[in-house]
Amino acid sequence: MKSFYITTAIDYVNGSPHLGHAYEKVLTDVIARFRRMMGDRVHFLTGVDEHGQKVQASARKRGIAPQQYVDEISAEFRALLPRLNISNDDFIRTTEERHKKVVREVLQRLFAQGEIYKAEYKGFYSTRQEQFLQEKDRLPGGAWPEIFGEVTEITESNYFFKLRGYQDWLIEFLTKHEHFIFPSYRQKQVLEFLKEPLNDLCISRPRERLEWGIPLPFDEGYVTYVWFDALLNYYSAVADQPGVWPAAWHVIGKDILVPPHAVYWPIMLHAAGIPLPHGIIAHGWWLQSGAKMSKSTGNALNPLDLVAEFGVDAFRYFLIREMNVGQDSEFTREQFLVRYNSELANNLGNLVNRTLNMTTRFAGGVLPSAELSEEPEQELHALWAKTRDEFIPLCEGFQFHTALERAMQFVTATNAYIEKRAPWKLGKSAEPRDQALLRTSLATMAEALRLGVALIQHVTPATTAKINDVLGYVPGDAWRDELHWGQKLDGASVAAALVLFPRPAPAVPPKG
RNA sequence: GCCAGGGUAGCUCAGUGGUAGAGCAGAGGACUCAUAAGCCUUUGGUCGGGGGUUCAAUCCCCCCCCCUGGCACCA
Repeated sequence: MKSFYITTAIDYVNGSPHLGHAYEKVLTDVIARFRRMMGDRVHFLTGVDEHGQKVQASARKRGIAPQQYVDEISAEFRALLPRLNISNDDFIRTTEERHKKVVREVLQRLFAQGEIYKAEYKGFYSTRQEQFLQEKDRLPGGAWPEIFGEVTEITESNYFFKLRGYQDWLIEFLTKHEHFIFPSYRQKQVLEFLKEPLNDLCISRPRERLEWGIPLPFDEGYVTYVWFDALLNYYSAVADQPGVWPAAWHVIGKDILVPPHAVYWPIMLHAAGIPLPHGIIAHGWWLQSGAKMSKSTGNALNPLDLVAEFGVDAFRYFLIREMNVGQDSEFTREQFLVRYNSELANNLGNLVNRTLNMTTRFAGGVLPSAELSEEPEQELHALWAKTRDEFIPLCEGFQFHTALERAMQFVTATNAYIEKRAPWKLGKSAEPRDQALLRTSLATMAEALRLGVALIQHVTPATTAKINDVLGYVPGDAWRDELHWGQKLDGASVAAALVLFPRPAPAVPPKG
């Protein structure tokens, strides 16, 4: 059984979860569920990043201990997962002992190998912002912006990781592994970035300046800062589980690809003698251009509210159907409703309901066997074979939006098949041939429905389960065996009706 | 400025060196099992602008314009 380890980025607990967090969880979950369907042994990790300056400051502002603060915010992030039906196997917090232990081990190893050294860092420091400033922070005239308050040039000792020495190695690695980063144009971007010389990476902060972090094992006067803490979660969570690492894929936002995940992370692992992960998937962002406007009129859209309003599967379906992984997409309620109404309610939901209704009305609620296979049946069978054969490679290549489009086309074709056979007419005829056609058409539409929703079950797991249930069907364990057109539903007792994805009440006319 | 992605029907996008495609929206029609759903037909584009290569370019090359994102020690 193939091992497949997949992670989301860990969320920084300095605010509440929003659409971006939700999307990354859903996308990763869809990949995880798909790989499970394909028979892989999947391990799915998500979690939170709980150290750092901002957390320390936020806790202080509220007059509570950092640990109490992160306990509260982390709970919020964790609560998001069941709401989105996320099937993660583990949830890591960087304040956990298992994580700190591995971080310290890796740091110690690198220090012993001479990959980490101490040096003085001289720079302009803002006391108010508690950070060093960069030249680019300066105003055109050379002065520092007001928000930084008093800025003084200070010298500070810190520990540095020898990033620079691995630049050529990384270029060679990326050149050899063309598909390390998805989409591929992101990989080009990384190589572009690597044309400029790298500097060594500052990985520490003196404790008097930052208390809330993991102490360096070789100098307790410092804590490690950001990268060795946050990135190592992917490894620390499974370090004691043989067979998981390194079959790893990291799902991240495009904003943290370069340099952290595409440069620091591979080099850190390589230097520490840890095998590299299989790949990185960098997704784009949901844009809400209209959000500001609607906010001013008091109609701000919190996308997560759509989960409560339309159900988790509709939300998941929209995110995956609408977004081409890697690119950006606009999130609007209008677009959501278009997908919801036309694809989920009218096309799929209505197919479910009419199938149940006709089976109840014309066959006493028990699915008959298909007896004939004429042109309409053969056409649908052929389309199914084509759809299934295209669907899987599309998902393997993270082209879920196209895969869903194909699945929806098959549902449309099933609706068209029903029109062609018109069971409601056949039901009025006592001719034996018409009765045979009636039984055939009922069996065919139900089987097509079963197959169609089996295909999309990684995106809409609850819906697929519900439809199987009303079809009186219990699927087997092996997903791929479910994808053969057959007679699995013969004799099944179906429910009388089910309105999935009910259409929302007509929208109140928008403001004049 | 540099790099990347993109500019194709009202909207969202696919696409190929050789008569321009899909979905949604719009229009018309036949039907009634169904969530006033579904099905069939259909209007609609000088494929950002200019030049070049070619028998032939939306697709290749060059220039220009516009949009988006990135340009490190910041999560």
